[in-house]
Amino acid sequence: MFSKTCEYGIRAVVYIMTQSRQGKKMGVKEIAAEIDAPEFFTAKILQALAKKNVISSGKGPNGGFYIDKDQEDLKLIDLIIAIDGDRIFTGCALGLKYCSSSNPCPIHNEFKVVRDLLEKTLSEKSIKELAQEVVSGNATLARFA
Amino acid sequence: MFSKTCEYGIRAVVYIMTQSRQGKKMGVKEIAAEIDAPEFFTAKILQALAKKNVISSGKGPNGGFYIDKDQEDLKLIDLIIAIDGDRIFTGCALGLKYCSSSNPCPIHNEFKVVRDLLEKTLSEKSIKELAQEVVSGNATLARFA
DNA sequence: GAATAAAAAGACATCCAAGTCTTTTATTTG
DNA sequence: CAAATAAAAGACTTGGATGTCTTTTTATTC
Repeated sequence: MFSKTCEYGIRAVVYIMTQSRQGKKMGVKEIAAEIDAPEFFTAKILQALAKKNVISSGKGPNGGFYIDKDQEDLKLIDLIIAIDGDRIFTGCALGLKYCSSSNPCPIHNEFKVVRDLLEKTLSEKSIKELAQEVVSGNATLARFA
Repeated sequence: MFSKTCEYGIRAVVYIMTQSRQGKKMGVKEIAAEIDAPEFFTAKILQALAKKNVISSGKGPNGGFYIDKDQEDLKLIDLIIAIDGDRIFTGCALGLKYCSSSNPCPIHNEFKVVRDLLEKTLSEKSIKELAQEVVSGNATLARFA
């Protein structure tokens, strides 16, 4: 469904959000350990997100990644689009270049229903809500059993 | 959403179905041209499907790919699983190894709703229905505008 | 200002999906 | 049986996603 980059990215950003609530900035090493993801790869992903202003970062001692006030209303869909683009929401399920309601592939209409639901679901969920689920112990971010 | 292999595979099998209704067997060259897919790659995909008995094939003159009576009730979901496996229906959206209703990732429940709809949609659609849409001119299989 | 700490940048490596091509095998037809 | 035809098998190449590591830049602290 999503790329590995996106999977790690979502987990990392949700984790950062759980810590930013307390004003903490997090280093890549701890983030990667917490979400059980490759450290350098996670760094690359987070740096790209910081460059796009989806999250924030600071260098040097006491530096790290965090989410500041004007970023904290981030919706899950915005994060996904920032990483993977909108292909999953707009591309044809059968890979047709010119597939639309007026020139549909054989499953265009059925897929539209599923995709609209996906888009609605991802639009309604904020990263903050996901972080809250983790903080309250109702959800997990790591791979461990 | 699906791999390229799966996209080409679905298009190819739907096209084969449109022809098998008339008892015709189709060669790879014509199939690939009809769905605008790479010829040798399409051959590889169809050979794998034939090996799994999802479709049928015959060698030599008058040979080609076709769908016989006991294969014609094929559902779209069966074709997808034969090519891509069931990862899309069962894997965690965030890539967690141990994600379940009792140990969920933060979007497990919301995703389940979307995925269940996807699975239902794909289970209800038969390849024959999709082929009918193409035959009746209501849908297309090629990339052209 | 020197030491330290952390992200930023970017080079490099690895893996797998995607795609290509050649050779072999099976079937049909004259 | 010989020629022709088409799938089957499998070797090979390519490209992009994934992953690793080193060097550079920036900020903090003493």
